[in-house]
Amino acid sequence: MSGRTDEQATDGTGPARAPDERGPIVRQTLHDAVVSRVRDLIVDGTLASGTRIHESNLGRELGVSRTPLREALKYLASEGLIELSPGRGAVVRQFSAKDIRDSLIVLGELEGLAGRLACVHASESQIAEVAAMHARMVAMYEARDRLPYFKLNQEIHTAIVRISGNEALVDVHGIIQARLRRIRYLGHQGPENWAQAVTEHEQFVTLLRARDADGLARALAHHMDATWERVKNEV
Amino acid sequence: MSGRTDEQATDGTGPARAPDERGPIVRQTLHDAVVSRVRDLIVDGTLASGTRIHESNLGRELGVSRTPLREALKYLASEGLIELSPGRGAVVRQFSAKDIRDSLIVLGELEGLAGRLACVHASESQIAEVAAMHARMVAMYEARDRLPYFKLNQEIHTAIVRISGNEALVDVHGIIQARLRRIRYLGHQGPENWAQAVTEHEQFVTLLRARDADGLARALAHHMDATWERVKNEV
DNA sequence: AGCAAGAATGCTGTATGCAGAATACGGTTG
DNA sequence: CAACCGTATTCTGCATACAGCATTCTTGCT
Repeated sequence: MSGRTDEQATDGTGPARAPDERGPIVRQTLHDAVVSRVRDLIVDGTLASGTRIHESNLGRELGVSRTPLREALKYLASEGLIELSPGRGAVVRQFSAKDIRDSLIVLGELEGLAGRLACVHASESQIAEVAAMHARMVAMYEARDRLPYFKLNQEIHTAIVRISGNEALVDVHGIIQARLRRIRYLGHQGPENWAQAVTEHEQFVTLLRARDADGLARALAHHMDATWERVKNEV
Repeated sequence: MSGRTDEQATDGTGPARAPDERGPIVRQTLHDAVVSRVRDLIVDGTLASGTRIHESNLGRELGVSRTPLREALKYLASEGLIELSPGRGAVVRQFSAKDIRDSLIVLGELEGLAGRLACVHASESQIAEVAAMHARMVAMYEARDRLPYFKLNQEIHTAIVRISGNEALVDVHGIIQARLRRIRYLGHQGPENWAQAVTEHEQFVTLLRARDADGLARALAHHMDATWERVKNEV
């Protein structure tokens, strides 16, 4: 499957691509690059919610003409990150508290399904990989290194979904996750319940190792509820 | 929420828009119209899976220049209905049997969630509306009028999701449903288990009326399994 | 005859130009 | 002083133009 061939947006710190990107010479087209770039600008807050996007301005800023930029905006509009009003241009989507709550509910359901499937389909090496990612995440937590922690956190969720082997699930999960990335990014700014989130992640690894499908599904769904509790006061 | 503001694609018989389009003067932009039009062309098979889309040709055929057409293609690529290879243009996405299976699994999960939420949030009038749609659908079934039956069938599913009140759910459901529309359209061509599908829909109304959340969730999830059984030999 | 290299053609990717709508501003009037 | 209307400017929407790459056909060589 894979409707979205571009990488999932990065955290906005480094370049868009993973370092081990090799593959059969994928010529990144300009509008694809712009999609990633603008997505990052939205996630890191440079383009704040509700901001109107002036095509000429942003285009000049990115060193790109209006054409590929407009194409990128259409793509992002389909993802739901921006809204287009005919004749009035593009606006960075505003997510209400209810939008976020709704998204987390759906995400919980999707990851729950992913967890059940992953427990069935995961190879031992895949489980080990997730465990390794988790270990690195814990290290970042102990070093209080927020950005890498945040990235690894997201990657673990994505990995579990990928292990499910269901491409449609990967796709829609990616869409919702992209919409929430900005919010979760903010949610991890505060110090409060950071430890709790790490503990919950700890369980994922344990349950995946035990291939406890229902347990993992419950844990992932619960994680979304807990995430809501952590972020709901900030939106 | 609502990332996708355009209408869900039509059945491919008539023009994309309803004739009574009035509303608060929404100036339909050209690329939006093209999105709907091309989506319909894919669903009704005019643009078969694997077909390469020549921008100039299709543009001339639709009476549109390449610019809005290309913008529409980017949008549809994000939806996952077509694939873009840099330098090589757009191709109508081919869905493998596994893709369809995966999509139905996700759709079952999403509609299951929608059913649970709908049983809680539905107003009596909304339930009556679904029941009325179902009655019309049964009438079309008895008249063996396939196209309206097919449309109403889809609308009922969409209605239940909408009643859930979860906009994120509406969005992702819409994406998966759009991808499957072509397949389901084919699935209802054969006469075999048409009656069975109608019976399953009958249950939806009964369970929704009874506000049996878990029952409706199970019925909707099961409906997707059954749908797979009905279509799996045709893909 | 088969293969390879080069040329030619067609298509995509991007930039620019132009027309029409939306917004902002200033002047006028109640 | 406020509200409204007309004008000017800016921005979007679409079309067209141009450059570069991909593909195919042709031609020369083995």
